[in-house]
Amino acid sequence: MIKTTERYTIKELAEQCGVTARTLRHYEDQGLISPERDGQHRIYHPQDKTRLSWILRGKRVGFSLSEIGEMLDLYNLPDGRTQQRVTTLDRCKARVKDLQDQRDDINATIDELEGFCDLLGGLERSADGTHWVHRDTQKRLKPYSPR
Amino acid sequence: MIKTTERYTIKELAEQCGVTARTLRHYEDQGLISPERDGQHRIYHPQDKTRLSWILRGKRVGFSLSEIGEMLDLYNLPDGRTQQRVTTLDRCKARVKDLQDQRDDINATIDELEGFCDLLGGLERSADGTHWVHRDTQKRLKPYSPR
DNA sequence: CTTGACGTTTACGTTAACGTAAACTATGTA
DNA sequence: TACATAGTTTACGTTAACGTAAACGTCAAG
Repeated sequence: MIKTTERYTIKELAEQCGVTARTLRHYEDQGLISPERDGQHRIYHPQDKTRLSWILRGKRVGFSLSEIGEMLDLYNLPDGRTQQRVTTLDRCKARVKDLQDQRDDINATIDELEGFCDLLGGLERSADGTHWVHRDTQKRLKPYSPR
Repeated sequence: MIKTTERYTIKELAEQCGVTARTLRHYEDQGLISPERDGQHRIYHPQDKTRLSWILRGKRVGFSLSEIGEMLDLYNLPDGRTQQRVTTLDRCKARVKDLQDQRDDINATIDELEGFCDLLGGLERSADGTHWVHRDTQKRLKPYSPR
């Protein structure tokens, strides 16, 4: 068993994770991370880094900081009654469903963009050279026309 | 061939698409949609609705309005040289790659949340009743501890 | 010993994406 | 005719997620 004694300053962790120190302080203000302190100075450990990675991924998939905070709180199981555990489970499942919906959206968008890419690949200039037409069908593109 | 003569007022389209009229006006300010006018009044057609749906899906997957605007512009092929078409194609492909990355993030998040759901399902109170332990392993949860 | 490089807190500034309210017009209904 | 309903423009307000600057402490190097 390896006793990891790794420690990071705020700058180090920030740089390693591609954010600014200001961002880390902000996340701390919001209660998302709470690093150890050496006097005034913050000291970050690997578990803080792990947590931060989770936060950043949450951001990438579109959650707000407060939503991420709630999700992280889910892991801090309330030491109370089963009911609360069920609530936690439900909220967790709801999150999963949201993400699945979002994944569907993403897939649809990818399909559409890829379809457009294919279209672009099959385009050529029209005979009179005034516009683009499809290589095979010679059909002209019909763009959305602002009024 | 069916000649669709469907028309919507701003309220109608807004309601049908789950947004406010203000939002539609805002999108118009940003140049994302440009409905027909009947004097002062806006009149929306099915193609506007299609376009709006695309915009809203773009939002759901995390694009900003200006990014969405750029993507929509991709469809308005510049009537110029092939070079621009290549640029368009490249930018389009880059978008697709971003979305694929994001999908990976989403999948990872789903996995993690589902794993936690499973864990929650397998939990029970410890013998002394002071905390939660796993049903099989009797291992206690180790939450992130703020300092 | 002072100059940096790094840390701290406090606090105001910024941007995006609308919300909200004011002030006005046109139209249909009681 | 009066009032409600739906539309319009203009413009200021709001929230989230930081950016940025001020003012200060601290420690090693020159």
